[in-house]
Amino acid sequence: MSVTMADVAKEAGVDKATVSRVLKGDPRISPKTREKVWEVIKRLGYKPNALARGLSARKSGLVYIVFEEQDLPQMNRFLRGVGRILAAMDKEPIVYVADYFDADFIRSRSMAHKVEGIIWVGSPPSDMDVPMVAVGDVTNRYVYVSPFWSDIAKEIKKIANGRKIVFVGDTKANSMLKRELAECGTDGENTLWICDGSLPGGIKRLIHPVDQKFLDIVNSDGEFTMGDLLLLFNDINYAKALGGGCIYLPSLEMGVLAARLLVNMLKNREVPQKNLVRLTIEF
Amino acid sequence: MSVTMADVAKEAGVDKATVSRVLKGDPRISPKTREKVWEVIKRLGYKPNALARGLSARKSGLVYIVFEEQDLPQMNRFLRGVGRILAAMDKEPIVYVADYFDADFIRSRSMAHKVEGIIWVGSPPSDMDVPMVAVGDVTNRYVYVSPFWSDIAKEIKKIANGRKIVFVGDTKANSMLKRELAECGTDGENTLWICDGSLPGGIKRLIHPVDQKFLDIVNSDGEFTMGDLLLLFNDINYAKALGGGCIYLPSLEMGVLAARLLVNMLKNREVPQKNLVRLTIEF
DNA sequence: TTGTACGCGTTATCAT
DNA sequence: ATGATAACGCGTACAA
Repeated sequence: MSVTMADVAKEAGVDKATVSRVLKGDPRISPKTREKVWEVIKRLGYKPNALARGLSARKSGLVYIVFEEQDLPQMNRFLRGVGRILAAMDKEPIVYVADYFDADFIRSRSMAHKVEGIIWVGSPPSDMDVPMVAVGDVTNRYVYVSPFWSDIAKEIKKIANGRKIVFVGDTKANSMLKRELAECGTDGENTLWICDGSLPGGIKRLIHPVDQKFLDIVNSDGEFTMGDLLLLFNDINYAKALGGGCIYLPSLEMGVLAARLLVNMLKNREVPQKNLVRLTIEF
Repeated sequence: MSVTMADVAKEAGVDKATVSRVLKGDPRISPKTREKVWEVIKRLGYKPNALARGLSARKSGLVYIVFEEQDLPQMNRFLRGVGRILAAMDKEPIVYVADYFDADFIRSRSMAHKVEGIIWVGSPPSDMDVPMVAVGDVTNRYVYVSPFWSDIAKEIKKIANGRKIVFVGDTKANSMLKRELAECGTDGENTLWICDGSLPGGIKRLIHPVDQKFLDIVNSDGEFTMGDLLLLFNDINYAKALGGGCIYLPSLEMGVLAARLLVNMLKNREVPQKNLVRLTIEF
């Protein structure tokens, strides 16, 4: 059995309540008592029991991070960002990844665990009543963090300068960019949209057997040539190998931002509902 | 305030203890009472408070998943695997990613949260006294899950058949494979080891301006030609683009295995200390 | 088969 | 400035 507050109190010759106050930094405790209590705490290696604390305070200190996307290559970065903030606030991130849960599962468990808030990467169900930050989608029900697609669309249009565009990304990136490119007047017909999930063979750069020119083949249902603008989503090595550009999602920053927003909501501070992050493009 | 066990008991006209027993499926409860209690539970939407339960049972239901690696592209898959098992066992995965914690941080928090076990992807400190499964490294202090490097090394040797090998992976994969290749008699001098973390420019496939032959340039400190065997770690698209092979780590399976081992340890079952998973190679 | 009563480790509300 | 005591919600030995 580990050291409890009662053990510390007895050893220090004070009441449990006093130990609790010392721990919270209550200013009404005499310096002498405070010092004594801290000494005992350290000597005994006492760690407050988070469960008991949660039960008493009606706060678990737990935050859910839900990943709905099947494949998010930048998950580590996002989690690093989230973790930095949460760790500083003494909150614990509980991570759920798509495919072994549904919305009801999350709802049920989050209630059982008295979760304080949820960061939901994807499209959260609209009837959750815990503090929620949605990441990736634009929604008017929750505070959200989303890439600034229209901004990058304009930049792409400028770079393409009339050339055919070949874009390889996930389902969401493709559809968002498609919409925004149309919005700023780029002909969708002139663009080839490829879902990297549907690329079992990948893109290969081959040399033509007859005229010795480069030929890029895309999974046998599309074809493009060296003159086209090839853009890949979030995969810099692959992009460089193919001589294309990389649209880069600032995942770590998004994690930091999402966690900050949530923490502020938990403190009952006002937070902006719309939060757009800038995408960058790199060749 | 949410519905508690006392609410259910009062509504059903029984004692809290009876509700508790119904919840655990205690066979000594009369079918009639059982039915009545379940009806009320559902009607009121009662969810047991996991904190109170944990406090009473001295079990939090929390498991830490620690990722020490700075960049693990297969993290989603691993977590999916872990999650499948843990969810079925009513355990919650708390995820920590390197760079905002150290071993003491983990130790301290895990004590506070009465964590039941830890899955540590990397090299866990040797003095943790919670049930632990180490993933990736071979260690004799803990139960571990690790890739079967020597196996794949033999396969690579056979495929290379004397050719020069160029291997692009992370620090650990490189060093493990290097050792195993040496073990089975392949000349290390003849292999080029590249860390993908140190590949800001990536690998590009260029055509030589004079003789029109392919030339692959690696980050300006190494060079290889089409005759070499190019192998990439865990990056199938990139590998296909470069015409190389991909050494594939079965991340999801490793997650499942690690979680299974941990769960069995928590049930005080005997588990094997060494657990090797097979790597595959794909062109 | 079911109820009573206490313990789990904190925090919060009164007292003193 | 500090102590005593009552919650917090659940599990469980002990009674009945």
